[in-house]
Amino acid sequence: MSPVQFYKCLSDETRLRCLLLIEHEQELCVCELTQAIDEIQPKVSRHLAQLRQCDLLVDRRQGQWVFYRINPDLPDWAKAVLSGTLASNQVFLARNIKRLNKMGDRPARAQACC
Amino acid sequence: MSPVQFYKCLSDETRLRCLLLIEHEQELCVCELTQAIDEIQPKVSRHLAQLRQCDLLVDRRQGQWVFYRINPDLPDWAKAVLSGTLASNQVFLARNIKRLNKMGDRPARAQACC
DNA sequence: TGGAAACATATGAAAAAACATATATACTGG
DNA sequence: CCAGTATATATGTTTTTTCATATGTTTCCA
Repeated sequence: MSPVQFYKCLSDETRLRCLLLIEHEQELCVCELTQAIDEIQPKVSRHLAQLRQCDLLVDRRQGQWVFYRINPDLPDWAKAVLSGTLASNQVFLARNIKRLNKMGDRPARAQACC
Repeated sequence: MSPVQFYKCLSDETRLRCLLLIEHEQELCVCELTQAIDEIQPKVSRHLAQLRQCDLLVDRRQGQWVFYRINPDLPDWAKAVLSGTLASNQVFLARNIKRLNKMGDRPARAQACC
C-alpha cells in the first residue's frame, strides 16, 4: 500500500476516529461506531467501506452485526502509526470513548469461533 | 495540532515527498525540491507554504534561497510518524533522491549563522 | 411453518464542499 | 535588473455528504 493512500485514509475526521476507536477496542460494529462518533449510519458505513477497500480494516458478520477490526496484515510501519497516534491522542478520542461506554445494549461478541 | 490536520498534510503526494525528502536531507530549498520531485515551482511552493502554515515545516532565507526543515517543535508522535515512514518507504523516494543527487549547482548551506 | 415487523447494514444518485492545478503576476534581496 | 520564491485567480476534479431505498438477519406470533 502506498504511504499516500494510507495517509489519505487517516486524513478524514470520521475515518480517523473510527480507526482509532477500533484500535482501542479491538473490534467494533457499525452501530457502536455510529453511536460513539455521533454521526448518521450511512456516513459511517461509507467510510468503513472505504477503509475496508483500502485494506486498513477487515470485517466479519455475526448475525445481524458486522464487526470491523484492523487488518492484521497491515505493514508494521502502518500498525505503528496507528498505535502511536492512539497513544498520544487520548484527548481527541475521549468524548467518543465516553459515548461508547454509555451505550446500552451493546451486541455481545461471539468467540471468533469453533 | 490535531491528528486529522497532520494526516491531511501527509495525504498529498507532493507534500509527502517534500516532507520525507526534507526528513532525509535535514534541509532543502525550493529549487532542490522542485528538481527532486520534478514538478513546477509554483506547485511545490504552494504545498510548502501549506506545510509551513500547519507548522510541519519552518523556513529560513539565505540569500536568494529559502530553506525548509522539519519543525523541531513538532510533537514526538508526529516526528516518529515521519521518521518511521521514511525508514520503511525508501522505494517510494528512491527516484527523488537520485534526481536530487544528480542535480548540479546545488546551493551551499551557510552555517546556521553567527 | 410462514410471513410480517423490527433491526442492522449497504448502496445509488445527486448536491455541496473541498482540493489541486496552471497561468499569470507580484514580491524580495543582491 | 535578475534569480528565486510566493501568491491570486479561475478552472477542473475529487471527495464528502445526504436522502432514499435495498439487502440481509432475527424475532415473534398466527
